[in-house]
Amino acid sequence: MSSIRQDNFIAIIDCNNFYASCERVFNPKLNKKPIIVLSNNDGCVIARSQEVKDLGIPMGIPVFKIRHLVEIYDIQIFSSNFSLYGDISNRIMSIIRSGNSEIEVYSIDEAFVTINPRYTDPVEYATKLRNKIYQWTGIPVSIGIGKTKTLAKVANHLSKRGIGKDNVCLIDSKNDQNLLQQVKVHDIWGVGRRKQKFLKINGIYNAYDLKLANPQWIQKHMTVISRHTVDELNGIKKIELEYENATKKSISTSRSFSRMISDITTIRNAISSHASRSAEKLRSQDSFVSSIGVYLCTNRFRADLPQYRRYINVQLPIALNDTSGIIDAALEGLNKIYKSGYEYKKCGVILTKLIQSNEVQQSLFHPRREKDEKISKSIDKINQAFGADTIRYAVQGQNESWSIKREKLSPSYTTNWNEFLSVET
DNA sequence: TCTGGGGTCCTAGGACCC
DNA sequence: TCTGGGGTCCTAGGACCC
Repeated sequence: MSSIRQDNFIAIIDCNNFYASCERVFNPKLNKKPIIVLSNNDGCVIARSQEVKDLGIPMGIPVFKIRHLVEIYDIQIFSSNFSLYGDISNRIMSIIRSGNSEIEVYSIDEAFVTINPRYTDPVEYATKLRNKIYQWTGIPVSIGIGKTKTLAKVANHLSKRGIGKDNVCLIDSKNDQNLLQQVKVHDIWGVGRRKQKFLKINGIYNAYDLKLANPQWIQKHMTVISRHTVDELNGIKKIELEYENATKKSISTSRSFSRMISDITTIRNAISSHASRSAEKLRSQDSFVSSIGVYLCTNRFRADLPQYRRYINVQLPIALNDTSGIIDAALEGLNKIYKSGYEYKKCGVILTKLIQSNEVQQSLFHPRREKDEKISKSIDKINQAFGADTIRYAVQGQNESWSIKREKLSPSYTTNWNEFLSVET
């Protein structure tokens, strides 16, 4: 069995320009027009349609730096609408899952599958899947296929450059030299800026060079992860698919403020809200937390202002999952790191050392907070039924002067009853 | 004026112990 | 003044991903 599996092909299905494509699905007037989608606070470009990529506008650039291009090319701008993107993503994942049980949802717009051997022609399987996803959702996808996740990712990269056919590209032992030589090391999954630099210094420029590199040498001078990359380029599986419903090992919630904030009262509101949201996420995967991190930082782009950033971990005597206990611990951390006299731009809460509820130990000195746990669960139910933050804690504050700007939001076509498309005749 | 958010994994180095 | 060495455990921070 395992020897058969070792030999199966892996595919990655990757949505093209996903957020921009989602905006187009319900607004066909946007077809062929340049589109960008912005981060929270309408700050940075986090998604671009092909037209925008062709203009050379990079990922992550702050929108104020490209105002002139927006004018000239009539670029359509959207605030990010994650409830819409999440809903379309779920539909696409269901389509993939219906034909293949071994699926890893890798991100909102990507999934790996182990191609079932009953599909004797992987390219044909992938082409049919791609067409089906487009017909059923309107989202175009590209599919890369290889013996390992890394090779599938490389093939996917090539498919977006028009190599292969119909946005499907397969790498196997017959064509890999030719294809890998066309891929720069920086375009390999797991090779970032720093590793790229090291590899180039050592004469390794493309994916084929890296395939031929000595794995022991790579591990000694880089990391074990990089060694796995070399093995995977050679068709040896080192990175397994992670199947559904893996519980998270850390949970974080953070936001930049829409303006600079100095007073601790407002920051306490923000930290309490992040702690509360983190606690909800924690309960939704049935976990408890035993260490709570809090951080606070000034605007690193404002060289003219004094800078300050700090992170602190608060160890809990007993694992918790109730909102009030988690807020209390987060505020305790905040008190230790807050310094007056700075203009703050961002803060956040990170829950680490998570354990599953059935592993929580009883303690004589710190009895479980069963009453608080029950209250939190009741609040979750109410908020799920009537909308987020229907019930919230007083310390989260009333006015959200610190919270985000979303001035270019598209309607929630699929998830909000009030915003369904209506057809006028 | 205006610069995202949420993850995973690895490693160097400190703390501590014998 | 001189001032071991090896092991484990933990954590902050970096690199990378989407």
